[in-house]
Amino acid sequence: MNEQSFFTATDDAPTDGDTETRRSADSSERAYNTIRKLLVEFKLKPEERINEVQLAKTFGVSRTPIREALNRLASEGFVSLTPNRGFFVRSLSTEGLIDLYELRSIIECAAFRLMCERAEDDQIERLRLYWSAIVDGYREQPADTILAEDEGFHLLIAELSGNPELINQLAAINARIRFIRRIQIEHRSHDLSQVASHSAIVDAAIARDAEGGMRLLRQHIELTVSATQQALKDALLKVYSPPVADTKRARRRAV
Amino acid sequence: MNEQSFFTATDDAPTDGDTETRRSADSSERAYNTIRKLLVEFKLKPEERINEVQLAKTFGVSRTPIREALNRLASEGFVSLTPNRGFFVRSLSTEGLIDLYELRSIIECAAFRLMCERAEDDQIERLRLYWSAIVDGYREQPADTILAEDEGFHLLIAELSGNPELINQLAAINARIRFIRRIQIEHRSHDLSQVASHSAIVDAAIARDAEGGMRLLRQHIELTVSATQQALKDALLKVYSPPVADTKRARRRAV
DNA sequence: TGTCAAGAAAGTGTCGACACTATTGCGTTC
DNA sequence: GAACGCAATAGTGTCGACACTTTCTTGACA
Repeated sequence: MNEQSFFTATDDAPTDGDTETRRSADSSERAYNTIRKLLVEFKLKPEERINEVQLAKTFGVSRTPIREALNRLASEGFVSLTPNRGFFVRSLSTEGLIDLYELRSIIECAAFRLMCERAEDDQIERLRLYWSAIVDGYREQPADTILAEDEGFHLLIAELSGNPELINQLAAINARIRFIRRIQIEHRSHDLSQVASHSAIVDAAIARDAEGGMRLLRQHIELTVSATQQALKDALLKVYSPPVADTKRARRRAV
Repeated sequence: MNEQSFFTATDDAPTDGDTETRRSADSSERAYNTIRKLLVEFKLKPEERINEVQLAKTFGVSRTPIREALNRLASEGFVSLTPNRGFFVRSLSTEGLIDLYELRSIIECAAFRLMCERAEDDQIERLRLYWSAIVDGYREQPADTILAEDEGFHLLIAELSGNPELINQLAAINARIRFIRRIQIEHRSHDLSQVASHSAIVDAAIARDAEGGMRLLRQHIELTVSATQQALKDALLKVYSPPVADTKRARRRAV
C-alpha cells in the first residue's frame, strides 16, 4: 500500500492554531468508510496483512478507531481476523465472486416474487417511473451514475418486497461487488441488454408475472457474471502486474 | 440485567495463584460470544441502552474488547449504534421475526435447489445418514440438542449447495433467531410434523425433486413461524413482566 | 407547585502505553 | 553451505486515562 494521503487534506491537519483539538467523534466511522474503499478498490491487496499501526499513522488517528472499523469489516466479510496475527484482506476469487452473484440472484428473485404478490399498484408504478426516468440518458452517464441507478433499481424491488431484511442483504452484497461492477460497467460490454432487461423486468412487474420476472432477473444477473469474471481478472491483473517482476514464477523457481 | 456472573466461574477467575496474569488474548472473542448470548436470551432487553462500563466491570476486562464485540454485533444487526449515546439493543419485533424467517426460507429453498442440481450422490447420502442417525431419539433430546441437530440439518443442506455464502447467511440468520427457536422447541408444540418433514425433505433430496423439496421446506418453515410468534410473545412477556419488583432497588442493594 | 438553568455525574470516543506474540535476521554448529 | 536456535524487531491485544457529550440532580425563580 502506498502511504500517501487518504483524507483530502481538508479535515485532519489542525492548521488553524486555536481550534486544534478538533474532536470529531467519528474517527471510527470515517476509518470504516475509508478502509472499505481501500479494500473495494484493491488498494489493499487480497491476502495482504493489514498493518494497523501504519493505517493509523496514515489516517492520523490512534489504532482504536482503526480496529473498530476492522472489526465491523470482518463481520461483513471484507477482512478476516487471525488471533495474534491480525486482520487480512479477504480475497475475492473468481469463484467467490460467482457465489456472491448467485446469492444476489437468489435474493433478488425472491424479492421480485414477493413484490409481485404484495405491492400495491401505485408502488409498482413507482418502479416504472424510477426506471423510465433514467432509461433515456442511461448509456451516456458516467459509470458511477449508472452503477448507482442500477443498484437503486434493484434495491427498489427489494423495498417493494416489503421485507426490510432483503434490503439489508442486497445492500450488503452490493457493497462487496460494487468495485467489480463499476469496472465491468466501464467496459460497456453489455449495456444494451442491461437496459432491455430492466425494461422487461418492469413490464413483468406490471403484469405481476413473478415467474417471468424471476427468469429475466436470473438471466440478467447470470449474463453479467461472465462479463464480470473477465473484469475481475483484468482488475486483479492491474493490481498484481505493476511490479512486473513476476512473483509467481520467481517463487516457483525458488521451490 | 442482573449483574451476577456471566462466565461460568470456570475460566476467568485465576484460581491458581501463580499464573495470575492470565493473558488470554481473546477477551474480545469471549465478550462477543457472551454478549451475543445475553442479547439472544433477552438478558439485555430490547431497546435498552448498553452500558459499556458496567459490562466491562462484570466481565472483568476493559472497555476495549467490549467495544470491539459490540461493533461486530452492530454489523450483524443485534445492536445499533447512536453516536455519542452508545449501543442499543435492537428489538426483534414479531414483524421483524417474520421477515427473518422469510429470509431464512428463501435461503434454504435456494440451497435445496442447488443441492439437488449439484451434489454428488454420496453427498446426498451424507444428508440421509445425518438425519437417520438422529431421527430415532430426536424427541427425547433436550431442547438444546434438538436445536443444534435441526440447525445442523439445514446447514448441511446449505453446505451441499456448494455455495459457501449460503452457509454464512444461514448461520447468521440462525444466530439471530436461535433463542426464539429454543423456546419454541421447549413448547414441543409441533415435534411430530418437524420430524416428518425432515424425513420428507431427505426423500425429496434423494429423488432430486427440487420443487417438491422446496415446497416442503417452505411449509416446514412457515409452520414454525406461527408457533414461534406465540413463543416470542411469551418470551417478551417474561422479559417485561417480572421486573415488577423494580430492578433499580434490587441492583443497588446487590452492590 | 411547576419550570428552567447550572452544575454534577455518568457515559462515550479516542489516545498512548505496555505486555505479549509472531516474524525476521543473524550467528553458531554440523 | 545448510539447518538450527536465539536475539532483535515488528505488530497485536488490552489497559487505564482523559476530553468531550449526554443525562441526571438540585435549587432558584415565577
